Amino acid sequence: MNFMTENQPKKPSKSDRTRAQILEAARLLFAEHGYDGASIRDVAAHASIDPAMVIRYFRSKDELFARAAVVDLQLPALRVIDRNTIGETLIRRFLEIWEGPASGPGMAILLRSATSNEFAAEKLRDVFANQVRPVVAAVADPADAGRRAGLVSSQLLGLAMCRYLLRLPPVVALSHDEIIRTVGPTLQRYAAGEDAP
Amino acid sequence: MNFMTENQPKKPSKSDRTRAQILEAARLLFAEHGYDGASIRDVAAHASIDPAMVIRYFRSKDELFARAAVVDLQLPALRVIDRNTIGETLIRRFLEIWEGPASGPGMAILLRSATSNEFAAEKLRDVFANQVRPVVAAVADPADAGRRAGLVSSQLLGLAMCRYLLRLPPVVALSHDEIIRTVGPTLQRYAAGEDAP
DNA sequence: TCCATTTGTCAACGATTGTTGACTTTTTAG
DNA sequence: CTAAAAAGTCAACAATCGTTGACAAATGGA
Repeated sequence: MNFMTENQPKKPSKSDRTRAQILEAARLLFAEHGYDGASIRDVAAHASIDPAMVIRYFRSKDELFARAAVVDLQLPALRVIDRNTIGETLIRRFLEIWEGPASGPGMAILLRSATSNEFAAEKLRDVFANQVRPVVAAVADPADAGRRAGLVSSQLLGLAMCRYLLRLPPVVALSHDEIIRTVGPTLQRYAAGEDAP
Repeated sequence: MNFMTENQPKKPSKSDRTRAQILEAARLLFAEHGYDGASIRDVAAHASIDPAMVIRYFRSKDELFARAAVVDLQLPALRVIDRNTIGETLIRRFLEIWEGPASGPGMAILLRSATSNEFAAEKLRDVFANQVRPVVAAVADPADAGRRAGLVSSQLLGLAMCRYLLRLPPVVALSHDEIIRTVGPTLQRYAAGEDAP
């Protein structure tokens, strides 16, 4: 009967609110301290609730993390992509995802834990294969779209690492314009450049 | 009196050997599973020794990690660097560091834990400031050497993440030549390109 | 050989972790 | 209003963690 509430979004029945509070606290703490660094007790404290409730609503820490680590990059539809500006398009969307007004901690959650948590790593590879790769495949020979998307991801994940997780001072100091002007051309060449593999 | 052994390297006195065994096991496990993922008991088991000995030789897990997380990139001397081939030089050295015959797990240790361990993050920023930045400063206007070195690091750390930690299949599949041919020019432009900041 | 130092073993400590079950309070429906 | 279901509280469990101290074995110099 709880299953119905998803199909009939009429009742935000009190439990849904605390459920959302837990998930929000979890996303925040997972993004900031990683899977191991954020304990269930920390999440519960941040949601002003008992640790047992976290397990009640989500069955385990793993499942809570799985629910928290949902990422939708909302990359442009394939038909709208211009082959000549794909680099700039990607880096602009990158900045929106990480710093835009509607930005969520989704990518930070994955990236923070991907180095020591196999589930997070697999989820990140999924994002690459199902969200980044198709976009690159729309502007390049699908035969080596994987390679090109891999190079694009290496630059974007590296930039995210340095700017948002590692917080390397000179990379933090970069303005949006600087980033677009320097990294954009790199992505353009990786995604749609004419050099042979 | 134990302090003397470092200045007088005469006696490989039995304890130095187990000390080295512990350190080697620690470097291996820290590189593979990160700071949290590798327990002192795991390290001890890998070194075929009692967990208490690990604490005896190194005073704590933190200190053991600090000893294990020593990185010397051995980048080319500043005088030998050619401004026109700095990109290729850097990417070639990168591949040697990670895959060469004399490659150690140093960078993997730092990168694996830098996202969730502040000490590792600080150590990685040190490597950037004291080893990468000077090299870039040798071929570019020292005024924005930090910015350029930051961009270089973003690409190199991202490549390392994708290829060695995350193991993104298309990035793992790249041959050395492909990497040099595609990433080299990027580094060249970041380190010594003529675009304005 | 004898003794002091080093090297190693063992068991246990306190803390933290994810997780569970019994219980109480609150909400909801008839 | 009343009874059932939901929501929340509390204490405790087993496991793992880093770390410690007491004790045994080995080593090496006199």
